[in-house]
Amino acid sequence: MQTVGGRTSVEPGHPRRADALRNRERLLVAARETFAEEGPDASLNEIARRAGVGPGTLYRHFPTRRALQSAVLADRIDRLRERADELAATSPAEALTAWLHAFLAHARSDHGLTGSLLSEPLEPGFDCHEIIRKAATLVLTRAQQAGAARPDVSADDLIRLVVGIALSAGPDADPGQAARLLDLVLEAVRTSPALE
Amino acid sequence: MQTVGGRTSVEPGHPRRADALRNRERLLVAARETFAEEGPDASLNEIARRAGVGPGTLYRHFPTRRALQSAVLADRIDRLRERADELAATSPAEALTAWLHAFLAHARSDHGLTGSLLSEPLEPGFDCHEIIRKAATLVLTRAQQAGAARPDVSADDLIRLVVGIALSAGPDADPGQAARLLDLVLEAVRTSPALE
DNA sequence: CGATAATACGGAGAACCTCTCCGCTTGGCT
DNA sequence: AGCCAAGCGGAGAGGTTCTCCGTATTATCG
Repeated sequence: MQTVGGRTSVEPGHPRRADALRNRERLLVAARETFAEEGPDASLNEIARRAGVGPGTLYRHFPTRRALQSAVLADRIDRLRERADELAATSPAEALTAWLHAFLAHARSDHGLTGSLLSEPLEPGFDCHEIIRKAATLVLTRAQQAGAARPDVSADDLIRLVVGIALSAGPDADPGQAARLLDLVLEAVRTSPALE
Repeated sequence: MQTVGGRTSVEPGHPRRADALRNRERLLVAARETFAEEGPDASLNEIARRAGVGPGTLYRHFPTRRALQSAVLADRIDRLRERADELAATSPAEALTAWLHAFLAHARSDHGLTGSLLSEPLEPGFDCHEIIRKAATLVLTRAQQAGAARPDVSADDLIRLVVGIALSAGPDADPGQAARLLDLVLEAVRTSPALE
């Protein structure tokens, strides 16, 4: 635990005044609720209204929609990182399977928030991209070292595949199908590429 | 060739007046261009303007954005159906691979139009869903009968996987990665599920 | 070849959304 | 207490979706 969120430390660039910090938090709460209810295209006006602040305040804290989405996602995704740590206790192969299923469940549950962020280039500098990539890398490299995953697959590949499944089989679709598709993919990931 | 688009036949439900038909065609042309340039979220106003008609006319012909997208996609997708027919001359395994790669290229090229339609439930009644499913089924069942594809995979599964890859590795991303991911998936599709 | 009725057009306009700008308030510091 | 930078909020410009209804056009029939 390193207090990633930074509740105690004073990051540079973050608001210094108490009200600014409070508003930031309110906005995040409102955004989390609203995105959950109405999907990633929810009205930013509405979010500001729910948070009890003006639109200007929202845009000062989060200049773009994606910045807000990313911030909302950041702490949800932090749980996936923790899960990756926990799974280090199990066998590499099981850990890989379990974590990817957890990731899939997450990606499917948030109305495409994860997808709408990750479908665009996995640019560095975005908190949540970094977190996910780190977690995926952790689980994957362990599996690769144990020979439970082919070495020519990257963490990015895995993320893309899972996000793709989550996106194409949206939250309304059959959850069983999504899980089945992931299992199919996992089979390929386990297969050695040498066996042509 | 069965004149699927129905240029000659008079479908019920389609406009009877000459100007209506002409406007419908103009709208489709304008929509095709505009979606290609600006993606699936392009302004419908702009499309109407380009077509030289009022917004009301656009909405009468295509009540929703998706209806317009679906209509635009329909004839593009018809080419994929033709491709499936052509590939019937090659080996079942090759046909499967080649067609899925063609589908992937298509899905990646149209600025997410295919994705934005297919990511939502593959509801019947939508022209383009039907067409794609038919083409995929054609290629897949032949491969399955030849033992070149596991029997527990459905055409829907394949469509979802390809669309997912196209969505998560957007048109800006590395094309090589998308192809590689598809190859990975294809490996799993070829593998017999009995070999647990 | 008109006349008539059904059909389709078009654009004004209501409601909404994103995003900016700037006068005013408030919190932190001395 | 008093100053002043940091932060707030909401009016408003510009764009979008979608509707409604008076007007124009087309097919059809006498």
